[in-house]
Amino acid sequence: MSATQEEIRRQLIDRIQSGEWSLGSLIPAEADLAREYGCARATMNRALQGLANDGLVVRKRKGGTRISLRPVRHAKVAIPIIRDQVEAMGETYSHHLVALTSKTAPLPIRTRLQLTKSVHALWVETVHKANGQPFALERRWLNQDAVPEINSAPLDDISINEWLVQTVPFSDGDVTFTATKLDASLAKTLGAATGDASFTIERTTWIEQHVITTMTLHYRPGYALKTAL
Amino acid sequence: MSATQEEIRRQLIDRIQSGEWSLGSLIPAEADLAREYGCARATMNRALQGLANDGLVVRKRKGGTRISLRPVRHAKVAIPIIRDQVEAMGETYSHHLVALTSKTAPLPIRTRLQLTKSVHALWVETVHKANGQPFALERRWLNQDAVPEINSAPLDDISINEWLVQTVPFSDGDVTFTATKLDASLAKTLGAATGDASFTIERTTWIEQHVITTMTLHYRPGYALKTAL
DNA sequence: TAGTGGTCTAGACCACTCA
DNA sequence: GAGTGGTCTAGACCACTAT
Repeated sequence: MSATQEEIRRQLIDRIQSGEWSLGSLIPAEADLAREYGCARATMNRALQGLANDGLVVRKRKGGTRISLRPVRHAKVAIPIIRDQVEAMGETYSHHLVALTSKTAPLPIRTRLQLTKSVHALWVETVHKANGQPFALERRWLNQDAVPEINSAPLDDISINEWLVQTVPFSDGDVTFTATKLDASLAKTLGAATGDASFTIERTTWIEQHVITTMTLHYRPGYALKTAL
Repeated sequence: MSATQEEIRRQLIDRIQSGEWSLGSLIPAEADLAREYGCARATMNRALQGLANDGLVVRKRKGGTRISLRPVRHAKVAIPIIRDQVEAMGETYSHHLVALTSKTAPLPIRTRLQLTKSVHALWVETVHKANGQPFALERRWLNQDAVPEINSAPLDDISINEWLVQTVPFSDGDVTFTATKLDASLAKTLGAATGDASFTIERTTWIEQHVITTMTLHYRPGYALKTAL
């Protein structure tokens, strides 16, 4: 008698993939399945919740559990610290602080940072390097009101990317992935050709409705973000 | 007395964000925390497993639970059917089958598809449109041995994208995101300018170690993939 | 070897929602 | 109203690993 939810889950997936349960069909109630597999209902519940979490089934109280009609798959993408990313490739990380000034932020940035009192924000531009070659360019606006400690941070020693992770970890945020055509200035900074395509991440970070920073990260041409389904 | 793991989880996150538990520090054993919060150990276990799943803490048997030293955030990216993606923008979906031929696959593709018997594979090129305008170009190699039903699929009516989701749902796969510089031919197909940057997804799909298909999806310039942290 | 998390059980009550 | 999933409890045993 198998009692592990992992094993049960695999068997349930088999029954779905084999077509025994077709798309959109209703499968037995978890109490019945628990009896069938000889496990406690809580165990079957964990197995089924796992499937629901992976998008394979849809569960509703009283409605029962159905095989997803349109299984939407999710890719879990890790957003690592850039130093770790470089070192994971077996290369040596370094970074170069290009700009660090407090200046007037353009209106859209002020809005995004929820700046009310001041129109100033901290502008930081950093080149991240792998084996001395440009790897990614980070351009960031930072809300100094939200993170006053920034003014005494040693940003020559530690990149602002790492500093933020250590200082305000566990923040919430949203992320946008795009492809950008490099203009002459960006291309030069990244050691690439003007017009090359750069994989780009935009990210805004907040902690309890308080926006901390918004940034754009341009990776050097050829960069690929890999993940599993 | 709060008894819900959701509430407990929020309180634990507060204690982390407030700095009461600093990065890398050990927090009490789940039995102790359960006593402190007046809940069963199973409940505290679910709360802590949730935090571990989000990368906020690291748990080890006997080693206890620690606040993550390098919290690696994960973005959960939905990989929808393109029809749904277009319709979610409030636009009308259509598609156009550009090519559909069985032909000799280049060696790297044969390797990726694990083709041994035959050197032939099905090549399918589809333009997905939103309100009649090109939205994305899908180029796909398909292992006919793995999915023989494809030969009788009505690919004029239904895009191969949708057909596969309905026929071999719940497959495993890997995904790569890149930025591509459009050549003249791609640009023309997408109604864009040569040299524009296209957000690109590469995806290989298999079911139980049996590779089914590998495809490249070029989105029109300006496309952005959004998600939450 | 002892302490920690991982997981299963059996039972209970609740929340939702379909008919 | 009744059937389903959601979740909590209390207890148990096990697996891993730091010491």
